[in-house]
Amino acid sequence: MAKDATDRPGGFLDTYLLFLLARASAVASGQFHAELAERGVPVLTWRILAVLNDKPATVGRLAAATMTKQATLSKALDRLERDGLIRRNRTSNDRRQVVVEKTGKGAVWAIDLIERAKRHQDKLLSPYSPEERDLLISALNDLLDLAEKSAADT
Amino acid sequence: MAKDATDRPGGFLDTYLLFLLARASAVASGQFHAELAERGVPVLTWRILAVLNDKPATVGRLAAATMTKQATLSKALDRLERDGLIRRNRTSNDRRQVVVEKTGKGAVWAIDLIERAKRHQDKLLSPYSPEERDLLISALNDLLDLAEKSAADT
DNA sequence: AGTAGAAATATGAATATTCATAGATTATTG
DNA sequence: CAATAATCTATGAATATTCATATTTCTACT
Repeated sequence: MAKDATDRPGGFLDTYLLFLLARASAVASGQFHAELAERGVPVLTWRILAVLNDKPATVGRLAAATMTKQATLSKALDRLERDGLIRRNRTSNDRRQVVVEKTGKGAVWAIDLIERAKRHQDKLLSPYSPEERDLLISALNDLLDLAEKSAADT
Repeated sequence: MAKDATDRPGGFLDTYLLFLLARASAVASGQFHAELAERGVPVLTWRILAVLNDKPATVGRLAAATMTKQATLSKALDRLERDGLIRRNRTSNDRRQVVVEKTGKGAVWAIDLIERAKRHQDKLLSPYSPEERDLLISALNDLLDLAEKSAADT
């Protein structure tokens, strides 16, 4: 049987998709996260506001959308609530759920940060043609679908 | 000026690459991280062992390779050292540096975990053809290069 | 050589995250 | 319909991460 790259010492990581994905994500986000840090905005705060800018969401859905555990998110929401960026309401049909929405101040922050995120992304992707961008985005969306399906039938 | 997807309410996140990347990474890794959790292996421990399985590395390089801050890594190394998985040595030319290497026990763990990671990746990517896999991997590598260059001239 | 500044790692104190679980509500089942 | 199981969020205690900085060693300059 022929050796492939993963058999070479050191070859594993070079062909291991999950590491590559994590590194790509970390490196690509790095500059923007630094920009956030300069303004004293934690990454999780940014993510929460970005999601809520679309529309309100329950705590559970916010946790999934922001890729954090529910307990972590609950405590992050305490902080954002204290800072007047979000509001919690028990206004769902299902009274176990808590619906989270941005305040006016939260909306101002969200819009500002989204603008910055767009500018960062444009700069980052400027070497790509529009076709290449679409290709990358659809490749990632495919992978995401795949992983979600794979997770579903576990 | 024509509206594009980012102008629709809720359209931003769907076209925002960094979110997509982070989500793809989180979802794709999710199952494997759950497998690690069952065995009581923290993700950072897995990453450290995966990197060290190739060859020893300084603390600084390990921090970069595992995508963690240096202080975080230092303390993780304390734990792995206590558990007999790694060893620290002051054996570089540069005596400020600390070189980290896996112990025998660390190697056993690394080999086992790498096997599992490979199996998980094979399962995850099984719907893809080899060509599609290569395409995905090279797309990500391109993006990584791009982001690293972009970070470099900041 | 001697000194100022840069770089690598470790560490204490402040914060944030995680795990386990409680409390409240809703869904299911016999 | 009562009882039981499942779901949603919050919370206390245990852990882990982060920030700022101290310490040691190296580099560059005069």
